[in-house]
Amino acid sequence: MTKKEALLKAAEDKVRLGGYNNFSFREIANEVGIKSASVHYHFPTKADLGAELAHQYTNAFLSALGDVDDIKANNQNPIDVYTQLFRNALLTDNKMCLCGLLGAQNESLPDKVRLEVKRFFDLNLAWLEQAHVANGESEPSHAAILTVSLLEGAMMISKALNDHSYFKLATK
Amino acid sequence: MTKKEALLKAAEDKVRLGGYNNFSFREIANEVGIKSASVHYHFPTKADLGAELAHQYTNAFLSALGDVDDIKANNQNPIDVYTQLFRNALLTDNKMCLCGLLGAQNESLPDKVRLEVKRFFDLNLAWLEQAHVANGESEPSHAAILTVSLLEGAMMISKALNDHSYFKLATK
DNA sequence: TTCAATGTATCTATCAGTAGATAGTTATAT
DNA sequence: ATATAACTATCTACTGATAGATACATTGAA
Repeated sequence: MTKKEALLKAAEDKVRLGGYNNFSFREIANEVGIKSASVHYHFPTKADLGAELAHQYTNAFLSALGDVDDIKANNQNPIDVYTQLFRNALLTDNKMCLCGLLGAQNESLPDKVRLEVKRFFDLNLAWLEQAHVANGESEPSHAAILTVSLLEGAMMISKALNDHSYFKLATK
Repeated sequence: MTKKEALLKAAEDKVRLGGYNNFSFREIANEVGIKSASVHYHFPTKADLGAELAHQYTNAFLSALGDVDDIKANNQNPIDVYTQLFRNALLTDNKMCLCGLLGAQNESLPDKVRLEVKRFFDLNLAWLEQAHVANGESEPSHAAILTVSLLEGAMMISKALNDHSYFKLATK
């Protein structure tokens, strides 16, 4: 893992626990073993780091989701696959969805970060809509909103109560 | 409105837009017209302010909800009343639910704030469970979790996309 | 093949601004 | 007189950011 990748990972952990202001250049630099000034070499500003973080998070998420048609061809329900990915994000990492937390604090974010958060949800809704179409739902775009809302909300409440059984109950 | 009330209001606006770190004693003092040091007279520490803020927010929320039995006696659906209160919080104030945002960044909060956020959701789930019982639902506690998850999630996504029509769609 | 030029990744040192917090003082109102 | 609610002044710690230096690797031309 390059230093740049390590910086993004360190920042991701902190943001997913406490939001955009929950990490500083000094903190992540210390964790990685360089000086805070050197972080600016990789990311000119904090907003640049935040935007790249959200962008890569989105890409990794969609890549993990895979293709709706492939899932169907495999006799799986894409909505179950989607739910499972959220479940892993919470249960394995014990952390919020990066873009969920950032989205909630949208108005305090730098523009370029806000844009990447929007991209996350636009792409998620598009994927879910396609999934609901493939499932033969009558109102796929409506169903897509319900799906992602329920998952993000259940995640938030599980974190707030520090009890993952709420997420499990909401998604069973 | 006393200075103390004004300080809480100023802090609430900022927290609901960007989370716990999105306000400083200096900022809210300026808005209210006193010095930042004087804020410590009303709230010894920032954590005290945050905890009192969440506590009063919870009380106001529950008070606005009213009594489940009264709502039923009035031939209204308590779940509709609950949904409407969330809708107003988003559409009228154009802001997130205070405890939703704080809950998402739970792990980075001072203990006493975390406790108040937990209280918000515990009381909300209890109210919703009672409401679903009154509606004759077979699994009231399960339904309560689904209800609050969907609303918090829809709120979060509407903020992330800066488009309230997502919330409307999710709650129609 | 050598050597100058360039690029990469880091460093030290420093800056102005802001954070929450404290001590001690003052004005006002009961 | 006492309690309330503000003040001034100051502290330490931390914020993101910048300038300028260093070491090292890569590259391209004479």
